[in-house]
Amino acid sequence: MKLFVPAEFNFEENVKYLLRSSNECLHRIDNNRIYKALSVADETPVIEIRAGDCRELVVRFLGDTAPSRKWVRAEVARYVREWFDLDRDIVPFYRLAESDPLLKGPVQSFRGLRTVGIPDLFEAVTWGILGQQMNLTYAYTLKRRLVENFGRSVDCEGKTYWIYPTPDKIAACSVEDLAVLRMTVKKCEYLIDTAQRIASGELSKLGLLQTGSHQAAEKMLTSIRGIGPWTANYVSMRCLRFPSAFPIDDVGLHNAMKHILGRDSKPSKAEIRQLSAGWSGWESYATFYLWRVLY
DNA sequence: AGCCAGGCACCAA
DNA sequence: TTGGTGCATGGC
Repeated sequence: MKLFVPAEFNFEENVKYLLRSSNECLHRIDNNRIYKALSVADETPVIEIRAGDCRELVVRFLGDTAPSRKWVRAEVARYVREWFDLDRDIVPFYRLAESDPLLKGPVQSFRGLRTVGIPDLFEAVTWGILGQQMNLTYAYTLKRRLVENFGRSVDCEGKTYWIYPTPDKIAACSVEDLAVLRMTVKKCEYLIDTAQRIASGELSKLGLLQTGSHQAAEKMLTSIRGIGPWTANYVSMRCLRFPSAFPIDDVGLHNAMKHILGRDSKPSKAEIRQLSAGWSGWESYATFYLWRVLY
């Protein structure tokens, strides 16, 4: 299966992003190829993604996991397009970045990097919750424990691939069930609550997208206990894909600014507002490129 | 050993 | 709206 990609896409830059944690459990990189198991309807195709000859990605199904139904294959293609934000024209972002003191360097260094997404809402929200006020290394450890305790695995061609837990599964958990992962009681409660809302249909990606604006989606998300402005914007950025989503209080963003500006302390909030004033409409891409500076 | 992490709820003005 | 505080837990 071949997917056409825009000119402003560089496979290796995106692979480098995916390589940032050696503790990642939801995909595997080998020889510049990405391997991942997906869950579509009752099938669990395992895919390999590599760069094709000319402005294309080649997706191959491993083992006997090629979906028989056409629409399932289409869903896999849709997932990959969304994962790498392939249908967005980011030329305007590059244009505004050229004259931006913070973005100028990063867009040169990482040209072709997209805001790598988390297409599944439950995964996006819970990954956000896991990452709150936590060093990333430990957040990855918690994710691995969550996945290995409550997700399921697919064995294919001698490797094991993990699939993220379903909302149903976590919704049925008690705080004690999740406490074995060794995270705070609050985080356990937030995960279960989110799972229950998604399992019941009260919270859905479609519902959030239908609000029409990033602000409305943010409001809906922050009405949930455990989801504050940072997580709401993180989800808006990586799952809902509102380009204006902006986790402005993110400490990683602040550190990247400090680093690029050569300061010895993080910028104040007023300064951050000033520095990001020119990003209007592209805050999510600006944030993602600045995060990349720190890896 | 001590500061810091891809924050959040809660409370006061 | 903004600005503090407590929180819990592990990395480095």
